[in-house]
Amino acid sequence: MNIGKKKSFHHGKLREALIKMGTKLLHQQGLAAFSLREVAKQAGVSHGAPYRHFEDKTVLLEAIAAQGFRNLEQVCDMAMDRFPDDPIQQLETAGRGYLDFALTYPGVLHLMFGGGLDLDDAGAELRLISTSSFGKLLQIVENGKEAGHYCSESTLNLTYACLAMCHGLSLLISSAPLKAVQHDPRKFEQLVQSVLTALFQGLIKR
Amino acid sequence: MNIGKKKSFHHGKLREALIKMGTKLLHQQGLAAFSLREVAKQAGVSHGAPYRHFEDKTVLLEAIAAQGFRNLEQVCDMAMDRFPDDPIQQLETAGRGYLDFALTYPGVLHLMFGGGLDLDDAGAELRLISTSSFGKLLQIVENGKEAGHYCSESTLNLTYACLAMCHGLSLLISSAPLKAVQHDPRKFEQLVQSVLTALFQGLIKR
DNA sequence: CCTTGAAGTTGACACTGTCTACTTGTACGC
DNA sequence: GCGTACAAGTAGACAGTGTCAACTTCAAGG
Repeated sequence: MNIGKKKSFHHGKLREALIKMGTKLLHQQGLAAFSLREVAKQAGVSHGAPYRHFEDKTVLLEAIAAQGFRNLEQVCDMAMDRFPDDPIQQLETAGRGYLDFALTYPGVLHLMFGGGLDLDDAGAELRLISTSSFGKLLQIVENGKEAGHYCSESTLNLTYACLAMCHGLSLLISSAPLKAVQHDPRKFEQLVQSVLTALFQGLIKR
Repeated sequence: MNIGKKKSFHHGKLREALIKMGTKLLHQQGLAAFSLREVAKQAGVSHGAPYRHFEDKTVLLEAIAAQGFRNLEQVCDMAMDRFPDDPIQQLETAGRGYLDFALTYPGVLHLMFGGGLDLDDAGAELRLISTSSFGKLLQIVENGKEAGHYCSESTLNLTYACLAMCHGLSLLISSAPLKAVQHDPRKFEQLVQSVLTALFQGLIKR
C-alpha cells in the first residue's frame, strides 16, 4: 500500500541504505576509519539498528564487497555484449572497466582484495558472487582460446595472469607510487596501453 | 656497561621489540585485529609506553611496512648479486622472491599495498625506502633493456608491468580464490611458471 | 650527590563493536 | 474492527580501543 520507495515499517528499507552509506563512508574515510556507528548515524538510525539487518560489522562489509563483485561481473558482461565476436576486444574492455572501477572505488577494491575479509569463510552471498564474477572473466579468456588467439597454457592459468595484471595495476595506480599518474591523462593512457600490450603479448599464441 | 642485548634504561630497546611483536601480531591476527595495547602487552610494557617511541598507531604500522620494503629491496639486491650477467634470471629470481615474501608475510604485504597507509604523507623513512625499493626493481629491468632483451616500451612502464603482475599474483594467491593452490606445490609451481612466462613473453623484444 | 630529562606507568577521556532489555508500530487472525 | 504477535528500531551498558596528561623511575653528567 505504498507508493514508490518506502516499503513497510518505521523507517524504510534500512538494509540498502546502510550498504549505500557504508560504501560512501568507506570511499571517503577508508577502511581503517570505517565505523558501524557512524554508518548508522548517517543513515539516521540509532547505533543498534544495523544489528537487525547485519549480524556483524564484517557482514556489512561483506555485503559492500559483494556489490563490488557484482559490479565487476557486470563489467565483463557488458564487454561480451559489446564485442560478441572479438574476444580480444572483450578482454581489453573488461580490463579497462576493471581499472575504471578500481580507481572510482579504491576503498571497495581494497576491501575486496586487501585481505581484510576472509572470502573462504564469508557468507554464502559473497562466496557465490566472487566465484561467479571470476567465472565471467574465465569465460572471456575461454572465448579467446576457442578463437585460437592464445597460447597453449591452461585457460585457468591464463585467466589468473590477466587478473593478476589488472589487479596489480589497479592497486599500484590507486595507491602511492602512481597516484600522480592518475590525474595526468596522457601518461595514464600511455601506462595502461603499455601494460595491456605487455599482457596481450604474453597471452598471444607464439 | 652492559653485555649483549640490554642497552640502557628500565627496559631495553623497546622500539625494536614493538616492531617485532607488531609484525608477529599482524601476521597472526591480521590488520583489523591489530591493537596497540596488545602489542604493548606482548612486549611486556604498559599501554602508554609505545607513545615514547611512536607518535601514533599508524607510525608503528609505517615502521613495520618500512621493514617490508627493506625486505623487498634485499630480494632485488640478492637477485642481482646472484646473476650479475643475466638480467632475465635477475628478474625471475626477484619475482619469485617477491612472491615468497608475499606468502610468508601476507599481513605485511596488505599493509604495504592494501591502502591502509597513505604512502604520500607518510613519514620520511617509509617514503624513502618505498621509492628506493622500487628503484631496485627499475634497475633490474634497466639491466635487461641495456642487454637488448626487452621491447621498446619505456623502462618505467615495463617496470610497472612487472610489479603489477607480481603484485597481483601475490595478492591473488594470498587471498581467497587461490589459497588452495598455495599448499599444492605442483599446481603452485605450474601457476607461477605460467604467469611468469606470460610476463616475460610480454616484455621480450618482438 | 643532586638535578635533569628520557623512558615507562597510571588513570582518564571519547569512541568503538556488541549484547540485552525495552519500545514502537504494522500486519494478520479472530 | 481489534488485539496480539513479531519484526524493526531505541536506549543503556560493557569491555576494549587510541590517545592524552600527570605522575614516577632511574641512568648519566656536572
